[in-house]
This record gives sequence, C-alpha cells and structure tokens, in this order.
Amino acid sequence: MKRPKKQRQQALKDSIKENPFVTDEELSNEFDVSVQTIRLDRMELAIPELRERIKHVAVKTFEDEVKSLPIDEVIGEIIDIELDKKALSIFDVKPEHVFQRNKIARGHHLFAQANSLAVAVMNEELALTVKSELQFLRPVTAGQRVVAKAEVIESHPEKNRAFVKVVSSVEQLTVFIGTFEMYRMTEQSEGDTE
Amino acid sequence: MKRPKKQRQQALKDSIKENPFVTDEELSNEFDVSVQTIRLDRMELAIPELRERIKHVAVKTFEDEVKSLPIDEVIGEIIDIELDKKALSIFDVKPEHVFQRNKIARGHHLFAQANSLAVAVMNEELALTVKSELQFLRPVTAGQRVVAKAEVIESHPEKNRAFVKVVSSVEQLTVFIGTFEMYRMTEQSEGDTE
DNA sequence: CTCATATTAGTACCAAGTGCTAATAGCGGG
DNA sequence: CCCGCTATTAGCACTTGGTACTAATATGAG
Repeated sequence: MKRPKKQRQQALKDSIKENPFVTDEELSNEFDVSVQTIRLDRMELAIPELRERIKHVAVKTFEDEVKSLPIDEVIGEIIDIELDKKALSIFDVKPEHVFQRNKIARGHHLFAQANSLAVAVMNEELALTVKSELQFLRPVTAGQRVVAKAEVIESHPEKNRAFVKVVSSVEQLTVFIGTFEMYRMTEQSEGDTE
Repeated sequence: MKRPKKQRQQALKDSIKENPFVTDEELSNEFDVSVQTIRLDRMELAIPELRERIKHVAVKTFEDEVKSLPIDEVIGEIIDIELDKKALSIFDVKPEHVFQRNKIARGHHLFAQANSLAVAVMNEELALTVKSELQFLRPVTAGQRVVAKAEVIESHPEKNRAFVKVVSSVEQLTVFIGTFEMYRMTEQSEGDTE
C-alpha cells in the first residue's frame, strides 16, 4: 500500500497553500483517502479549517487595503511627496526580489521603485517615461530597506516634459541613481513617438 | 416607534461595508432588531451572508497576490537564446501591467523584460546590471505582445563586463531600446542547478 | 502473531446561515 | 371600531464545512 503519510501531508500542505479555498472533501478525493484522514492530517500539521483560512486571507487583505489603495500602482511605499518637486519612498527587499544564488536584488525592482516614484512625483497622474539612464552602484540584498528620493530637476510644462532624478540608498549609501525624462499626458494626447 | 426602515438599511449597508466580518446576530444587537429583520434587510439589499462576503474579499486578494508575484523571476518568456550572443523573449501585456487610466504599460515592465533578457543572455547566471540607458519610444497597451531582442554588442571577459543592447517591438514597430552594461559575477561557479 | 500506528466510519454538535410559514405589532383610513 | 397593510418577529427544517469524540478495521513491522 501507499506508505506515504509524510508525503501526503507534505502534498497536502502544498495543495492548501496553493489553493486555500479547497474543502476537506475535495482534498479527500484528491489524495484518495477519507475525509477523516484529511482532518487528522490537518490537525497534525496545525492547518486551520477552510473558513478560518479564508478569513485569514480576507483579514490580511482588508488590513492591507487601507494601505495599498491610496498609492495603488506604486512599487514601494511613498512616505512623503511634494508634487512637482520631490518625493520619497521606501521599498523593503524581500526574498522574492532577489536572485536565489547570491541574494542580490534584481535590477528591475530598483528600477520599478524609482520609476514609480518618478511617475508619482509628476503632478499629472498620466505621466509616461520617455528616456532614462540608470546606474546600479552597489548590490542590494534581501532584508535591506531601499530609500528612494526623487527630485524634479527640470520642468518644461510647455513641452509637457520634465526631468526627474532618483537616488536610492541603503543606510545612507547610494545604491542606485536614475534620471528619467517624463512626458505629461495631459488630455488625450496620443502617440508619444518622440 | 422607530420608523426608520430605510435609515436602518442604509446604516446596515454602511456598517457591513465598513466591517464585512460582522454576523447577523451582531448586527441585530447593533440595530436592536431581530436577526430575522437583519436577514430580510440583507435580502432586500442583496447583501450576501458573512461567509460569502469574507470569501469575496479573500478571493480578491488571493488573485491580486498571484498577479503581483510574477515580477519575480524572468519577466517574459524566453523563446530563443544563444549564450553570450543574443536572445529573444516575448511578453504579453495584460491589464495588470498597465495604468488604469489610459491602458498604457508601465515602464518598469518593459524594463523588467529587457533586463531579465540581458541577464539571461550572459553566460553567467550571476550577472548584475551596472548601468543602463533606456528609451521608451512608443506606448504599449494591454493586449499587445512585446518581442524583445537582446544582443551582446561588446564583451570584455577579462574585466567581467559586457554590453547588451535590447530592442523591443510590437508588430515590427520599435517601442523600447535599452543598453545594459553587465557585470559577471564569476567566482567559482558552484552547482549549477535552477 | 501481536502490537502500534494509520485509516475509516459514525455520531453528536456548532456557526452562520437559507427558505419557508406563521404569528404578531402598529398604525392609518374609512 | 374594525380592516387591511406593512414591518417585525418567531419557529422549524435543512445546508456547509467543519470540531470532538469513540469505535472499528487495516496494515505493516518486529
């Protein structure tokens, strides 16, 4: 017979993690054991019942929602902003942001934080990035907090352009510098083909 | 007597919106009516029961979570790769990648695709981006497929440096150009799984 | 074979409901 | 004052997805 109580329990854990909305009965079909066995497994693994799992997820989002809504599409949390002048955001580097091998953050996360901030600092919400130059000066690793400071260094409202410089640092040490040429999409002006 | 059926229902709506985790019984205390009245009210207002409300919130977050995860590893699907020479990937722009207002893809996704590809084309997996210059030539919208072509244009193995140029296009039309200066983290390459 | 563990079955019970029927309250109009 | 109407309340059966517990049965290892 299938001896794999351990395997089943591992698979069970994975399965529930992947889809917390699954009932014991569905699981019992999936693993071809009785519902009771699933229940025993859950007890041993200290996995709560469906409703508690769902509630947990819901509570989490509900709490997050308050935080994430105002900033919506921004990577990193905006701490301070002075429209058309400067802005500041922080981004905590977590394991999912880094290369597995050396724990160094992938460049596009730093870029995303800086670019989001550059977009946010513009007085228009519909700002697009036209050009940018980046320097990745020091590697950033998981667990570090990156503070990005954006500054509008040149503004040409008549041409719908502005230049934003973003400097990101970890504990006072500069890790990234980017300059962004931004385009303001006032009204429906399409085709920013440059 | 309190005539306010309408007021109560309005208050009920607000109350549930503010805290979806409240049971009918709690509501019946809050409004000093019977549980049945609360139920009738919910029916009239088409407000689902507690569990369904919670589930709804949970599903919403869960989907968001899955969506926001893929900014993890390689962005875009690598179609063809010739190490140290060139590589090609495609990236389908989906609703979650664009600004809600004008459906234009956020810059960091294009960057992420290009940067990921630049990293991938390097013979080392532990390649870091040092500098880069980007041009966002045309807006890309949801539903479009971005094809990125990376080419190693200069290689200095002795200095552990290489320059990669990435050109991204949608239907033959160039939308993005980026040049990346990459740094090889050679070290002594260990077990190369992944 | 025997013993422990694993699994299954079955029962009672719970929370938070739905769905339904029926009783009652309150009040306004004729 | 009674009629009729809506609003409210009560009560019961049933549902989901469980918990808690007991008991029976497999199954495998020593």
